[in-house]
Parts: sequence; C-alpha cells; structure tokens
Amino acid sequence: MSDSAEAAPEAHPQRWQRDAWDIEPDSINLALQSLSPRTTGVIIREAFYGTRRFDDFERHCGISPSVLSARLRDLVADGILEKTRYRAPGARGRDEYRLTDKGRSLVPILIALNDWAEHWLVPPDGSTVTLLHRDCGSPVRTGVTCTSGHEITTPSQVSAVPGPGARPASASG
Amino acid sequence: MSDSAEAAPEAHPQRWQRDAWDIEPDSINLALQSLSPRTTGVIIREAFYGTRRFDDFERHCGISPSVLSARLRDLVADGILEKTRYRAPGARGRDEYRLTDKGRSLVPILIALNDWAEHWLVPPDGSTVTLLHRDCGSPVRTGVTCTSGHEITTPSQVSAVPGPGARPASASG
DNA sequence: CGGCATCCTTAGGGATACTG
DNA sequence: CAGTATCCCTAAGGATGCCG
Repeated sequence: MSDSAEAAPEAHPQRWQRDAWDIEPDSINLALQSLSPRTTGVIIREAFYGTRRFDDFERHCGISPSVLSARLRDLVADGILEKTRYRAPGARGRDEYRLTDKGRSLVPILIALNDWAEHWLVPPDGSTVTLLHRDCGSPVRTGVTCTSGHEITTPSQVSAVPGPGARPASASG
Repeated sequence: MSDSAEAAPEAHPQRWQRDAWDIEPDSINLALQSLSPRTTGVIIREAFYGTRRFDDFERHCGISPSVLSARLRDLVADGILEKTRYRAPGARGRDEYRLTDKGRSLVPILIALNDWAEHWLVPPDGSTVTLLHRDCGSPVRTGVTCTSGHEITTPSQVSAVPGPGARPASASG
C-alpha cells in the first residue's frame, strides 16, 4: 500500500481485466456482494437467530476468530451490524453485535432462503428449524406479489424494465 | 490422485477441523451453500433475466469460460439449471441452460435481494433495473407473512422452533 | 462458436499465539 | 472473554490455449 513509484509495468505480470461484480452493477448483484464472502451470510443468519456476542458467533458459526473479526468489522462498516458496548452490573464490559435496521430488513431474504431450502434441500425428513410467527405460531413464509396484489411464482411473470444502464432481458422459459 | 497408501499421518500436516457449512446444517445455511461460490449467484441472476447460452453468460456475467463451465456444471448437478440441446433448423446444435422448477423457485430470493438492494444500496438515484409484473405493470415485491396472514417485518417477530437438531435461539432485538 | 483443461494469481479462511 | 496479528493452506477465479 502507498508505494509512490509504479514504474515497472512488468512488476505486475497479471492484472485482472474482469470482475463478475463489475460487469453488471444491478441491484441483485449488489445484494449478493453484500452477502458475498461465504462466512458473511453465515454470520448474518446467526445474528438473525439472536446471537450477539463474539464468542457465540465463533462457536455457532464455526468461524475462526481472525476471520470472524474481519467479517464483523466489514458488516459493521456496511451498516448491517452495529457494535455496542454492553456492561452488565459489576461485570466487565462486553461488545455486542446487533442487527441495524438495514440488517433487520434482510429478513425476507433469509426467510426466502429458508423456504427454498426446506422445499428443495431437506424435503425428506430432517428439517432442522421451523420458523414460526411468534404471536400466532403459524409458519412463516415469503410471497412475491406486485403492488397491485397479484401473485408471482415464476421468472416469466416478471419483466425487467431498463433503469439507467440496464439490459432489456426479461424472463426465462 | 488415487494413491492407495495413506500411511504417513504427517503427510497431511494440516486438516481443517471446522467448516462454517458443517457446524449448523440448518436450512438457511444450506441455501447459502447452494448460492455460495460468488459466481453462482451471478449466474442464477443472469438465468433469471432470461440468459440461456454459454456465450451470453460469459459476456453478461463477466466470468471466464473455465469457471463458467465449472459453475454451470455444478448448477446442473444441483438441479437448478438443465442443459438442453437446442437445434435451430440448418444450424449447429447449441446447448442451452434453463432454469428448472427448482431454479425457478429461487424467484422470491432474487426479488428479496433486489428489494433490499434497491432500498439500502442504491437509494439515491441510480436504480439500474426495475422489476415489474408482466401483466399489470406494477412493481414486484416480496413480503413475509405467516400462513395465517400476519405480516412479518423484523426478526423478533420470528421464533425458531427446534426441529430435530436445532438450537433454541429465536430473535434479535 | 461452444465448451473444457491447464497454469497461475488472488482472496478467503483455519490454527495458533498473543494483547487488552 | 473479546479481539487481533501472523503464518500457511485451500478455494475460487482469470487468462490462455486446445478440442468438438
């Protein structure tokens, strides 16, 4: 970092021309980027389940402390988690990582992931966790609708309208 | 590969004890796993937008052919895409990669990702693509409800009920 | 042109040990 | 216990070149 002289071009024998994230800066890619290092998604899921302390993340997520530290820092920088000093009376202060509003609004994504996996990945018997509405006890699910209330079930029901710099693509078969 | 003798234990100086995927085999992690190599998500997004041909994936996703080939193979193996021989009259046969039912049912996840990014990542001005209901033209959104119809907006509305081998965690603040 | 294999670079992540 | 730095290995991806 911060070397002033960039003289020799052969000093960098290879420089990446392409990067999958750069090509199409559309929203879905941006979101994927935010969840992108594998462990980030795992941590968010864990936070969603209520975990807040470093130690618990480490234990439950199975992420080594060095990586966990880095990921948490990134998530805080991204505004998905916030780090707060929590001080129990008489005890030493502890840091807690809690979801921000931005982080909490990932819920639909997490539920959608859960739905999909429940349906396609663990169909036989071994469902691990069931997500229920706390107040009424009914299972929680995502649904896709347009703002007029029509249900969407397949990509072909959706058309992508070109914002500023978008492609015209629309639907698969 | 395929050396029969596995004699020396020191031949493997290091063996990973932990893996973030293994610790908690819950549905959300399983789903994350399915989207996990960065480029997989990008490809799925692209398929969702209607892309089918190897060349187009390469161009639109900015993924080098070798990797693209591997990811497509994995996605086919996972049953998310299916490879079909498409033969235009008089032309050479082409392979097409199309979403299966399993792949198509990822829609809620993609829409949820899109929603979230639109709201938190590209708020100012530069929205790239808008997703509309093809029939009525209204924008498409995800919603989370329980099967009794109540809206869910925050993790604290959700409780995780222990399936077979689950943890009791439930909600964040 | 569609698709795959090889070679190499980067970045992601585990273990360990150390600091506040 | 919370968090970080170091060291090293593996996973993931780009470029290139070859085969159908």
